[in-house]
Amino acid sequence: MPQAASNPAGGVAAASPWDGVAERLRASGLRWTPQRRTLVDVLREHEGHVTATELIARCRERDQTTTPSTVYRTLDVLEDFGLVRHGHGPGGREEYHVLPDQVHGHLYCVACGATWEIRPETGAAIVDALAADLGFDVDLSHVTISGRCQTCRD
Amino acid sequence: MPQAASNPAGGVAAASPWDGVAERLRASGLRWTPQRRTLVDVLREHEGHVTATELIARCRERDQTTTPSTVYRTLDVLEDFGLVRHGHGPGGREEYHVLPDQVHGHLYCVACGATWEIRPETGAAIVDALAADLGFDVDLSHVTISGRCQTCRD
DNA sequence: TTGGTTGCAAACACTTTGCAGCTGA
DNA sequence: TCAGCTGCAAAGTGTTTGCAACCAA
Repeated sequence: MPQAASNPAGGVAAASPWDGVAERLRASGLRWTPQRRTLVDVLREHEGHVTATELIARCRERDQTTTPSTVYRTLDVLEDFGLVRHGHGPGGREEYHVLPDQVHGHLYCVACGATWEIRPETGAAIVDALAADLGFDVDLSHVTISGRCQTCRD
Repeated sequence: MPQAASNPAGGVAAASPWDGVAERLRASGLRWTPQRRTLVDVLREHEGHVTATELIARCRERDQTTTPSTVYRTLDVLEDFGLVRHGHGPGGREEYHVLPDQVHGHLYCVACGATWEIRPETGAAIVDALAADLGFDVDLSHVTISGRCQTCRD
């Protein structure tokens, strides 16, 4: 998986994994369509985690004609390219999120519904703990842990 | 479902959480029916984690007449009594499991599909790590972490 | 031109709900 | 008896698939 080389200095510091998606698709004999552009636009804004259903809704905001099947199929393609990954969200629904430079898991508060990213160091602690437990090699990107956030636990 | 589970004994002993289910149900004005007995029998054998779908299938093995709605409704009741909890399995499906004395999460190997319980000490480490991170109060019983087991990671 | 894509609709799998009749206590 | 329970069937979700038309390269 080739990383994007550099990024316009502007606001975003890290290189976006989305740089050159169109070219990469074409290089594999795939096509760059308006529908895919819409989805990618939505995804790069989210930079976090979204359910497929939510993605469909967001795409529809931009393009009324968006259909679920296209979104699901495009997500499949993007996952093949390592641009998104799907995990299993708190609602038991498929949840997609941008594959960031730093793979991380998520925390979901059952009380207020908010979501946070698990910090790298904390994620590492979890990975270590489970490696020590059963020699398990955790895929942090698939992890969503539920519970209560600091505000809601009171 | 208005009732909350109140444990008359006040303390949880090491005995099977299923002991006296019938009585506890009746004590709350609920009924002990053949259908519920079937489901409880299946559950106490499983002692781990099962999807609702699998439970329905297992119940059907014992009683051809089992219907999904009854199983789901009974699971709701049992959850109110703290006898099972539902989490979110690797397939994105609702997953129920017997509430053991020691609440624990699960590990799921994406390569071989096997599932393990996270040991209490390891679970505690995870809880601690996340408490330190964002003051997050993890509900371990809802956690299923995927990755590769020791055998499959090679 | 041509094969990857799309949109539609129908199929799917799982779960929930309304309701009339049944049954445990 | 009578409130709780069951089975059925139908509705609801969210996701997948078949297929003819469409369009990026």
